[in-house]
Amino acid sequence: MGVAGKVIAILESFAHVPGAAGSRGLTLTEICRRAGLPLATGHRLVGELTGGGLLERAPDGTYRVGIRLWRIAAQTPAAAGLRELALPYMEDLYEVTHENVQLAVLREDRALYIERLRGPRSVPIVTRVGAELPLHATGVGKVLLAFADEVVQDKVMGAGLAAHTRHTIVDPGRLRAELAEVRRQGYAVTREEMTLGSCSVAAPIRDGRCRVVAAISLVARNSTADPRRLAPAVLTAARALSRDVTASWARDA
Amino acid sequence: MGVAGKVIAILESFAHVPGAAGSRGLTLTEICRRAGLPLATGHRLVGELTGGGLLERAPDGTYRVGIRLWRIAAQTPAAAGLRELALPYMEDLYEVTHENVQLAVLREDRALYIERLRGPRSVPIVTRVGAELPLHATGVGKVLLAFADEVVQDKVMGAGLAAHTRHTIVDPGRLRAELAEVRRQGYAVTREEMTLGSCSVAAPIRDGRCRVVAAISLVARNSTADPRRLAPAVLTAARALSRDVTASWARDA
DNA sequence: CGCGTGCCTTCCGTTGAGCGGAAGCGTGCT
DNA sequence: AGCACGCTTCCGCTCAACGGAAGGCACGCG
Repeated sequence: MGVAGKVIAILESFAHVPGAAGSRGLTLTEICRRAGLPLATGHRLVGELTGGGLLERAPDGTYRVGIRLWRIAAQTPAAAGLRELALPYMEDLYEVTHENVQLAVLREDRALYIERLRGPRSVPIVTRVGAELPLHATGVGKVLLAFADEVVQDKVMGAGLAAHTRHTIVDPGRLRAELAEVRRQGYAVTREEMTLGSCSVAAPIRDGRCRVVAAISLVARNSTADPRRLAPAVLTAARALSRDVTASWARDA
Repeated sequence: MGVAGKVIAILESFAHVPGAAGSRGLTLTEICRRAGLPLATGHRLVGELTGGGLLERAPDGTYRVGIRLWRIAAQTPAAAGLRELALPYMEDLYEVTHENVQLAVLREDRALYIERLRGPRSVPIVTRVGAELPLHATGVGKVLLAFADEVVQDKVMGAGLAAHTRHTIVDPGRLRAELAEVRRQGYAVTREEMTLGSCSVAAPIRDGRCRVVAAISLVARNSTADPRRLAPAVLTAARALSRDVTASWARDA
């Protein structure tokens, strides 16, 4: 493994930092443990990355991702482009419902969240921008999975369906039936399958060739919300956004 | 310059990619030009970064920032933490006004935009998330500059005030008077100083020690909006967010 | 106080990873 | 065909990278 690979490993060590928006940094020892590097090597490279601004060191000695890396990454077309298109529609949904609004894309066998809007009174949810959650237990995940090709579906079923709550669907047969229902009715519903107390409704975002490229969802309090009442709003926003995606990506091609 | 430094230079070459949300990638030749690297060296390292997922190569052969880098950077506390806190307040402002809502922080002598909400009917604005704009010509910039220490102020004045439109304040004396007015009234106004057709109102976000740590603004159509009517809403959101910032950062300390 | 633990920080002889000029390839244009 | 552009590959040379070991610092405990 060369230096570039080691730099990548170091940066990747920050990809899964627990805590509210990564507010807790990582010690040099922890970075090296995660990246699989000897301490002296890690110290050397982390020092360079810090000197270059990609990492920053807090007063408590821990390292965090630096603002310069964030600036670079803000130019990611994969995230920023779709986010840019989706934001007004998400704002509409938020304004109408005041529930959490989320946007996710399929990445390998996980749902990658690329945007999230929430208000002060919204039900607390576990997702953070940049987080990846299981496909089988989340609204957006079910949508992405339902319209994914069979390789992905087989992979998810074959890997075992982890129970996140007692309501999580863990039987592959039952999940397949659920996915068929998603395809039939055009949206997905989850009820406390990912987080107790939360339910969600999600709908697919399509491109000009009707491929599902993302999913948008509302996440609400299970005790007060009726997913079926939220579905029309989600579907409406999804359709409008799909038209925008189609137009925008046709312009880009 | 070692490998890590070269990797940093390569990543930095993506920091200023023109076009809507960086949708246009960079050729290997352009990357090497920007990073100051020989083609073969650049090719080698870009290949590794692409193999590691930090960069991605589009079908047209150009390179873009990859989703994995975006995921890592989404954990940046500098951006994500404040953004997370500010988002509900920005949503409130958007909901009330349906104008562009922006959040920026002072970075050296520029305003760095860390979040932006806009709707379909909002006036088109030039800022992108991750972009840096001049302090003297933007609402958030004036706020950040008004409350910055004198070193920053002197630096900005000394560097010359570029005219972005015919309304831009380019006279240091006049800008200093304007900044004094910002401090006196607690918010800043711009009228077509950055972009013809747009005006903005911005207010400071403060931490528990009353230091200004960010600025929040509305950007509206100059022909239809009255900045002074927008000011109370911006100030109200800024005050509420400041309280939240104070509480959250005290909890973190 | 001494000791142990955790988390660094520094050092430096060795060597193989990194280097990049040059040659070659592919594409598009005139 | 020739040219320009943007790569892509090759390979002998060399110095940047390596990382175990030693040492430093802060903290907690007996």
